Amino acid sequence: MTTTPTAPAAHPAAPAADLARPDGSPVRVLVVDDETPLADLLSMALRYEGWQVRTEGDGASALRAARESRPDAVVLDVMLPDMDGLEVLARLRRETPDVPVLFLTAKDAVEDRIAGLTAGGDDYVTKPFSLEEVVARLRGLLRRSGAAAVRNESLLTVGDLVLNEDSHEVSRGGANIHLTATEFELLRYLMRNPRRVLSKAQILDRVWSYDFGGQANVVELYISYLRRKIDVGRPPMIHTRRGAGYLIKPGEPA
Amino acid sequence: MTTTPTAPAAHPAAPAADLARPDGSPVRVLVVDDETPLADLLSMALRYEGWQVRTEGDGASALRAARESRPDAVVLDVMLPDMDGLEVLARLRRETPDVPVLFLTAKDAVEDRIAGLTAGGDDYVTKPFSLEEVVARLRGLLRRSGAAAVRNESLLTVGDLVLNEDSHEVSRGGANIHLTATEFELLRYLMRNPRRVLSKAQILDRVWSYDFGGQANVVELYISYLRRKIDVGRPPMIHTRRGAGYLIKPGEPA
DNA sequence: CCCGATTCTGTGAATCGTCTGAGAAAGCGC
DNA sequence: GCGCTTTCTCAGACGATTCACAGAATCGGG
Repeated sequence: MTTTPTAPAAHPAAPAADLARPDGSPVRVLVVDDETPLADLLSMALRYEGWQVRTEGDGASALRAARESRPDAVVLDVMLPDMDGLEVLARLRRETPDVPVLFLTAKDAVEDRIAGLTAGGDDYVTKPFSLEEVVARLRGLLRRSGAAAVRNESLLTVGDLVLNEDSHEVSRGGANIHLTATEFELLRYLMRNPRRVLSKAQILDRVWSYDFGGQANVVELYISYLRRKIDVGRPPMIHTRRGAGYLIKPGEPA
Repeated sequence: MTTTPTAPAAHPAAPAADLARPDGSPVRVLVVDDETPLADLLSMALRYEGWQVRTEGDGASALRAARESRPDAVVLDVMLPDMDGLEVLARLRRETPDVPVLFLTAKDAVEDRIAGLTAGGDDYVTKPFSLEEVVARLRGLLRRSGAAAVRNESLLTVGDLVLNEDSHEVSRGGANIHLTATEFELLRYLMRNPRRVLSKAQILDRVWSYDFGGQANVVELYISYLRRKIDVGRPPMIHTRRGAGYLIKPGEPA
């Protein structure tokens, strides 16, 4: 279906190509979802990471695609028109035993039986998700699968600010800082794009779920929260670019 | 609702490659089960441990596979379409005399027969099992068989908390702590992934049986039990990451 | 230096996630 | 078979989190 070659970079966040295959070629991701708009949204976000994305809309095509293109990771909607997630997974495993899978599932489906889905090294996110979350999870899977090179410890560092994606811990200058889930995702997004202005719209699109319908100034609000927690009484790292957005960079030691 | 394993978060167990063959090559496991979904589930979990897995669906193929690939351990369903467990075992022993075997058996299977099967140092688990349990038993077999090099003495340690996988003993700061079976498995899973956030869904998938159909808040409940036993009146080691999951790490000495 | 536009932040309310007690049911040892 | 243990459901309580709203503060262009 929507096959595409690499198409890294656009304007927003610059995807550090910190994950690549051992031979240096781009990571290949297969997205399987029958909701076209969603699949497009996803593939755009993943391409932006510098990954090569291919999307399919049903289980049968997905399996064919997996056989052909040998992806490094698969993003799989558990609700497909032709077969259910478990079946696709089982068959996928027969094709490509070690490929890590990120499942997309409705929030209330979780109860019934994601069982076994995450048994291996896999993971899942519930709809509606934020792109940040999907990308983060996918990076986690890729990192751990070893399909992709690089073992960066999942630590994000900007100046003396450190964010650990595994333990969800954040510290500045050694001092631990407690963040709520939303604050954490916002900071992670900023830190993945240091010294780069991110508009409120971009932030909203990335950090909040794709179906968020609220006021745009939640972003301002959360920036405010973050500043209180990480910039209080020190050289500030979060900066406002009036009319443009926000950016994070190491605080100049006054 | 109180049950949502929301924000699945982080990653599954870290596959410590702490078991390897003397030459450093990966451990090879043969899984023999005719229920394909179950075999897939198992192989996924075992691969995630860093082991090399091959699956077969009947006794004849299993024997052929054993002859060819000389596995370091075998996971064997005692109910196979073509021959029964005893027969497969006997013939297996003729091929590869020393390979340890982990039997999978229905709960109500006749006790004494199993007893006969496991006479030689083998082990078994009853269906439905939890992945943690299978992995743990298999590790035990591998360690004892000496096929794989031993590293860690089967002691898990996080701070002053020590868990002995062989004796099932747990102590904190030297004081012994009694845990029930479920509490033990949960703690073991946490301790095998220190400083890493594990979502309720992941925990459910790993620690509870694959056919568990209950409420996701059993996880909360058992976390609560564990805390009473290991975190009472000391720097807590089990931490909640709201909206993400739980993690264990050494308690800061206040 | 003034003014409108933009950003910041306090308040408060609704919602969400987690913890825990009580007790039913199932399991186990003797 | 009987009592004790363990597992698990249910539901209430509580605290944390998210977010809207609105007024205050700040900025930058003229």
